[in-house]
Amino acid sequence: MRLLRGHAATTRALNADLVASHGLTINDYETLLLLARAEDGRLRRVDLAEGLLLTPSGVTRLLNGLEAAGLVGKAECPGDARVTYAVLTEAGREKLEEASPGHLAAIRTLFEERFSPAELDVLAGLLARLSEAGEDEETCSA
Amino acid sequence: MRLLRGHAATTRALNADLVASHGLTINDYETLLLLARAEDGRLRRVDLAEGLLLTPSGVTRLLNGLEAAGLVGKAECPGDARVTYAVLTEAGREKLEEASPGHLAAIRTLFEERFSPAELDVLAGLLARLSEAGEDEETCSA
DNA sequence: TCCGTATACTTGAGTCGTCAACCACTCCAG
DNA sequence: CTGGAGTGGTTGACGACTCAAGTATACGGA
Repeated sequence: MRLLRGHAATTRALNADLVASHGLTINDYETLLLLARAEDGRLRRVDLAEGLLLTPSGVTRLLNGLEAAGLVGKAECPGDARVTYAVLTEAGREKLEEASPGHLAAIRTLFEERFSPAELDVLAGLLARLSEAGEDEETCSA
Repeated sequence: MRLLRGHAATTRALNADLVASHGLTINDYETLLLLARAEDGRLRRVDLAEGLLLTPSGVTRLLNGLEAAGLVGKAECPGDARVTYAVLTEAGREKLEEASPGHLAAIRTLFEERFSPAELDVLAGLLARLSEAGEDEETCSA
């Protein structure tokens, strides 16, 4: 799968940027983003796992870090004692806003420098299909 | 970078297949493949690193495993005492031939099931650009 | 009502890969 | 011929995940 390997370097570059400038992993960032977009800034671990394409245990570990940093907190679910919500703290929201411009700019240099808008559309469309359920795989938004 | 995330699941699936059926990682497989294609079935660690998009230390560790399994061996370079070639052993070549059909079939189900040949061409073309030197990055064949 | 299964989450162990530091060798300028 | 600078490779410490197993809660049916 030579095809997919290019992604590694790209992701690594974006990650390095983010770590250097804000001490956030790509997954950290993406977690904050997902939470910011979610209703009430909170999400169940399971849903986070699906959105991040991680296992539940990966999410637990990721959140440990973000909680230690004060960027997210926990909340219980009134209706279901099994779930612990991850909720974005004010600090978390600020961090996200602080990191976003640079990260988005980095993405732009990496992508819009290489692809025309039309090509980006095509690429997005094609790649989206990769994460579609092939048979019995989990679904997820591209 | 939601865009690139789809790759994770895809790669993971291919890897799991390969591990389950032949005890090879994707990178193991790809290493054997690279060696098989190389002249004399041998490659310097550095070149392997470039081909696999790994760091030199990653390659060292990867080869440790393959050497322990008897699938590759070492050879010295007559002209340069710094380099240690990785050379494909007979067992390695057999392993590769044994694993290829299944792996290729898996790739086909994952890709050709989702994309038409024309789309595959487009996708390959676009993705190849991701690994092109953007500024000062390492070059590498897609 | 109580059991069995499914779901949400955590934990321990292990894998794979990185980075930084290091050694060994090569090669060229002076 | 010698003293860097550059290149090939390995090692130790560590990070980010995964898998398997375990805990706790939820819920539908006999």
